[in-house]
Amino acid sequence: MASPEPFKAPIGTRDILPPESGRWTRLLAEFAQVMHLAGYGFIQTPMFEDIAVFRPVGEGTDVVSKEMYDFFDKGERHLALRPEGTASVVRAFNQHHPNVPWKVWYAGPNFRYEKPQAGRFRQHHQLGAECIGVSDPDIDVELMVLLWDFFCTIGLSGLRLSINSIGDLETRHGYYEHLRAYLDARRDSLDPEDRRKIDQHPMRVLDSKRPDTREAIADAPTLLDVMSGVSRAHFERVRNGLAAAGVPFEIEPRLVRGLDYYTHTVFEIQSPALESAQSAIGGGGRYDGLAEALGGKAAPGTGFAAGIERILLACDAEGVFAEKGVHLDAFVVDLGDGSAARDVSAGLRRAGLSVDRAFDARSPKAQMKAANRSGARFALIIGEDELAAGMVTLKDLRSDVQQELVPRENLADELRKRLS
RNA sequence: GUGACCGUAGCUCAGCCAGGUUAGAGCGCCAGGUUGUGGCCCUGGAGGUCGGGGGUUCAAGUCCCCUCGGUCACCCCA
Repeated sequence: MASPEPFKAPIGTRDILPPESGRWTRLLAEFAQVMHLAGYGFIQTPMFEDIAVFRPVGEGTDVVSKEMYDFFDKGERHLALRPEGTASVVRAFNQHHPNVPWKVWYAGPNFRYEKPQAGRFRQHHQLGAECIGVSDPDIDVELMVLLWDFFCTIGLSGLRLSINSIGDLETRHGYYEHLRAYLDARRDSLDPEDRRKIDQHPMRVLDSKRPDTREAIADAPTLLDVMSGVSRAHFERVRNGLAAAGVPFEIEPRLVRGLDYYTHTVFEIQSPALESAQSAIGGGGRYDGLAEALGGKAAPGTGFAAGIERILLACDAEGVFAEKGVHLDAFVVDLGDGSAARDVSAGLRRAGLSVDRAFDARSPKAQMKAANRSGARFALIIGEDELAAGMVTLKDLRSDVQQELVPRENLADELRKRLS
């Protein structure tokens, strides 16, 4: 043994193997289709960035302050594995100056140094989409509808869409003073952890799940009460749009979200089917100040991200989007030295059929077992007799139909005939 | 980072609480029954440093400590 202990995947990461991985590729394909129909192009950004790219996510947020995987490279550059997708996309927007509206979708891993638990990993994967350069509230609606429809496409139901508006910066500053005064007056009854948030980001106190805090702030003023006319109109247009699309939603005045760059619309989709504490399978919002915060020209933006692991967990809980067995058209059983299997499988693949075969000249019985296990529709048996006659024995593995001899040269056509 | 529970074959687990001959089962895998035929059945086989290290003991999978890993919860988030 080369090493006394076999290596394991690092804590909080996991291997996604077949057949489970088949769901991932199907999920990605479905998502790509949904986004394609709405004019979004695929974008891939690096998995690591200059750490400063993620600063606007929020110095006071856990994602930035304690969960970042950061490191110095050999050139002393301070880099970080991306903890979320939006900042990178906006950085790319600033760098390349594409025409607006710039509509892109992405899929890939994010990294957060957290303690793993149900639906939470150190490397997790998200699907997401962003539209940069559009202030129109209709784009907020478009994105929410797309995400909602995507979830419906894969079979999820009973989801809950919560929306809120956290207003523009002016509105929020005014509200912060108001809210701080309210919270200060109740400081003593708040949980110590929450007390610390009052100065940094008072709205996040509203989001607290701690019982003490919840009780103390039951009648806290909401931002919706003091919102500016512009914000109010934006939010109203969003609500009307969702209603027109037939997407059910609820207004959740306490919904804040953990990232600092949001303005106006924020939303979250939860799956009540998930028993675990992490029921949010997707979320997003508008981030009108982010491009500028990253050193670019001011540009409005909206987007969402959804966690693949959690989506799949929700699918399991609802019993939808199940794993599919591998599909093969045929499996070649070669009773000789394997040359026939080699040549026939290569030929059929070139003809567009999915074909596998056995190796190592195993016994007929073993090869038939392998054929059965492969999930192939037909076994193609080639022994001495077939070889001499230029034929192939074709056996339907999914029914008890009598096996038959077909000419080797017409094999692809004969198979296709029986597969259709 | 804090807390709780759990690590025995590829997988799911029994054995631990009352330490004591070669550590078991089901499924999976391999081979044979069927000298060229899968799925059902029968028979046999391979596969385990009982997560790792230390301690107690004549003796540790079993008791104690540490450590690593897993699971779940808090915080926070997808």
